[in-house]
Amino acid sequence: MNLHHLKVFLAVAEAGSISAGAERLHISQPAVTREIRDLEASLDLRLFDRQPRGVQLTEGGRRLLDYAQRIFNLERAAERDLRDFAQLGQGELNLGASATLGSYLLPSLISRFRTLHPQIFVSLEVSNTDVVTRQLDEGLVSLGFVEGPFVRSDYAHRLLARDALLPVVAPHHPLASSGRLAARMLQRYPLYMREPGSGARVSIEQAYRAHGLEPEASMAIGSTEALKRLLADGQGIAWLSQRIVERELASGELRHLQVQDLQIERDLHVLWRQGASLSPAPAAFLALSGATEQPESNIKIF
Amino acid sequence: MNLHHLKVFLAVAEAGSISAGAERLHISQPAVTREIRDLEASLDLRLFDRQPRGVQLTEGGRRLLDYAQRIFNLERAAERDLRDFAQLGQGELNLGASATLGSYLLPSLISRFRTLHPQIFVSLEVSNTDVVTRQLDEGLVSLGFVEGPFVRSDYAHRLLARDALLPVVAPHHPLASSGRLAARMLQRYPLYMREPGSGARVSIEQAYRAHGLEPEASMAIGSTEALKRLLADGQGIAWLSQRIVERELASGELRHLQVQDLQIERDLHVLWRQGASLSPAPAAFLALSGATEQPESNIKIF
DNA sequence: TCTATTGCATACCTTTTATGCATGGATATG
DNA sequence: CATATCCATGCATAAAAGGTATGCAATAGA
Repeated sequence: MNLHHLKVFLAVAEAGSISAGAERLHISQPAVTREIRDLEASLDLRLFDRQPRGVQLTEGGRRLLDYAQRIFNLERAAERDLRDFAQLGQGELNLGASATLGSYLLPSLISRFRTLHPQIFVSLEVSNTDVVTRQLDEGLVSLGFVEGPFVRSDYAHRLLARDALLPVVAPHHPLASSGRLAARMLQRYPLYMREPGSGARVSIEQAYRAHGLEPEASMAIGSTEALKRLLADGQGIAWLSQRIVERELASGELRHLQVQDLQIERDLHVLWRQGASLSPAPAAFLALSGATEQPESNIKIF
Repeated sequence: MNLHHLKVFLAVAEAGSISAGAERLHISQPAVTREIRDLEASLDLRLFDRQPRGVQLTEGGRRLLDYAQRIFNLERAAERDLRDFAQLGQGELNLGASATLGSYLLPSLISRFRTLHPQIFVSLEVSNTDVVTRQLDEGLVSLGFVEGPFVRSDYAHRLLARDALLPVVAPHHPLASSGRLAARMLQRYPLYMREPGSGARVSIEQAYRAHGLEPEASMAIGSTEALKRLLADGQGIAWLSQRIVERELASGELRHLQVQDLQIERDLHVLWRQGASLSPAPAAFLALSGATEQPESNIKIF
């Protein structure tokens, strides 16, 4: 028995005659006659009684019919399900993002995505670069959005944008009104940074060291919002994403220090598992994100 | 998609590589490569990620695998069933049973059956009510023996017996010698139950709730024997089939609590697929089991 | 670092299977 | 008894499944 035989059998059983079954299958009647004969031979069991006005299922044929119906119902269900999945009618999208991206880029993207594909269940977990890569490794998320350095060879990646980190202080900080500064002046004041594992922290440390400065973190905070609030003590300096502090700078809650000889920029990337093809939902989200094919060129500031 | 593609897909998915799948199918590796490529093209969906040491299912592939397994399980079941039907008396008998029935009723029945029909190959898989009904749906077993509630309209069924669940504890348990008890006293001690999906668990939960008690499972164990051994810690209470604890109660290894206001009984049923007439072997076994025609009357305690 | 091995893909050819067409035989219907 | 209906068979063709040879890439092992 093979399942092609069975499909022919089902058509005949449901149509009530070999010729009607053939018509339903869009093949010739003799072809069907032969398939049925072969099937009966392979099972060593007569499936139909041939009668003048058609054929009639035997007891064994009725048994087989039940199985055939269930098998081809499953086949149809599988096809429908997979087609839905491929065309984003179902499925899920699990995202991991570090703080800046999770708070400032992804919400609007997710909102657009949900408008386009309302059936897809979307989750977003905001953490830091280290955690995001781990989530990727473990398959907990299918796309990771990170703002810091990562092991390029371990992940497929695209550049999303370039983002500047600005040194900011409270308005009553000693340096708040001091025009242009040299980077070494910053060392007189406490440096507030995100926790180890954060992309921002790595970027800041690398930039300081490149200038011969030693970044001495006097605090390590797991949240950018908490960092901003901490600056209110009037002593600390923090390097924060321009996007994140935009509103506070405009309103005067924070001041942007003009440091002449130290600019910190970092690339914002989207990552996924090397060698793993993306499911339809993540692939669609990636396309929506506007990530650029060539990591080095065509930089777009979001 | 056609079901030949799907058969090749299943072999590859289960074997873990295209070449291993080809070997399993006794065809060449390039033939399999092409079948998989064609299947992926027809679904417009990547099913495997090609990796250095083989292939790995994608998310879409995992979805398809589930259907493929069910479809070919059904195919095998159909062939088995028809073969048994065609060669009367020469078939096989595949049984599924939940724990109590599998351990305490079926062994003696099977032994009698084998004496009467030594040429029939008998298999028995012991699991829980949920699994048994799934096995019935997929044609993996022809009769299912369950001890818990099931969807009556989905299966043909007969009542086998009624079974009491007894609350038992270790001999040195605080309640072990305390004569008659109220049900609420039980709540002071941890309740040990089978895993979700087990019929016994459902019965216990229903009975507790009917008495306004909240059954708080402090553990979920997949085996009744393991449950018994756990009781030895002297703290837990478990509701176990009278049949199962008969020997331990007689020997004093376990004690039966006299709970005045809470009795738990459940029906033991044999099920088969609705609308399917049974092959000779299962029919003979059913007759041997002494199952009663009318589910409500003529109850026999085994 | 070089080599052998493993595993997938591609090109090209062969075999098997499915299908079509022509036709014949059986049976019920009017 | 003619006719319509339906299944079976013989022979030819198209489609599919399968095979062999070979290449390429990545890894493991020496």
